[in-house]
Amino acid sequence: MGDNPSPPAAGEGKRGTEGHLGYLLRQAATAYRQRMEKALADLGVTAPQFTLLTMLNAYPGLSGADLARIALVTPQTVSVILANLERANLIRRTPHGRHGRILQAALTPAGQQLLIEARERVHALDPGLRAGLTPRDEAVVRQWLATVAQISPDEDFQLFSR
Amino acid sequence: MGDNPSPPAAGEGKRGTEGHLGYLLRQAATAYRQRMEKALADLGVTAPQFTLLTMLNAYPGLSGADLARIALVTPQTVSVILANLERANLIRRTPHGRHGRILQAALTPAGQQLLIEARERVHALDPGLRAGLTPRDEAVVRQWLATVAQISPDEDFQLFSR
DNA sequence: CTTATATCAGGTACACTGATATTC
DNA sequence: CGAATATCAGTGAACCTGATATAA
Repeated sequence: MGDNPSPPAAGEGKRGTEGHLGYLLRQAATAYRQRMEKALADLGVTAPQFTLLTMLNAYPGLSGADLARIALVTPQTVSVILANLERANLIRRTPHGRHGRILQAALTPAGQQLLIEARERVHALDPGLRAGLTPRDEAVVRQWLATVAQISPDEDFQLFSR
Repeated sequence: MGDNPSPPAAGEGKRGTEGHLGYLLRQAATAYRQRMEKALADLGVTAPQFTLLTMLNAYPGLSGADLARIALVTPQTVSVILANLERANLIRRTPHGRHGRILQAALTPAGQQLLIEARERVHALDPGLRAGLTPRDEAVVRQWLATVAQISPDEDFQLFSR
């Protein structure tokens, strides 16, 4: 090892509560995402795919552009993920009759079945997410996360560029 | 659009505080990461690269394996990122004399200079990270993030498999 | 013409598994 | 031999910018 003045370790002593807030957010999200990917791995579904499946289950008939807006990614990215999901027979896309080239996506029975199993596994991670969190504290955390997520990714730019 | 029963919008009405806690964490981290990538884009450095640079600045001489452990990624991934950083002349790696094939990484002057600028931009995002957060609430959030990050990614598995 | 949608093309960083060489 | 380190090879999902075709 690189014999250092107290190099930090993943799950050891120093809690790391003093670090940069954004850094802590990144670390927490990375750790949670990895636990999630691990839990979903043998179902053959990734975290982003699970996210889209969940959204489509809640709001069937959303278009790719719709999904891109609420998932905070580009339409191209959604297009790729949807293509993968369709290839795996988890969703179906049908033209929107009246409106242009809009493709409305919805879960197939196989997709619904898989979502049930996937959600079970993801929910099994919940206790670790509430470890030592009082209801009042949970409300604080929820409010903070929602606020951070709410800010538009390019809020600073859309006033100037374009 | 997919004319739906109240499809959610990115920055609209419903605050989204009721959703799944993990989902909120993902959304918040994604939004913050995108703001961060955007702020760092023209410096030619990515968020993971910035993370490693920050770690190396705090603990010069760490090896790739060290970094992998504290950054919660595989040694292979670290190897790729370090290779990119070295190619950009931001870090230098030197063999550890006494110990085996260990390569100790450290920032070059160019790397230190870039880290200063990068940190400035990232710190400029801080106010949005503390929006309406009392010192007490911030402590709650910090504690929660640290706890979530602390849990080993495969804690559930290492008892059974292998 | 303008806007929105979907997709193709190209590119890259990241992350994984698996295998290998090296060194203690 | 075993354990740790570093890296090569291959793969893949995800993400981006830019350009294009279509339709309201």
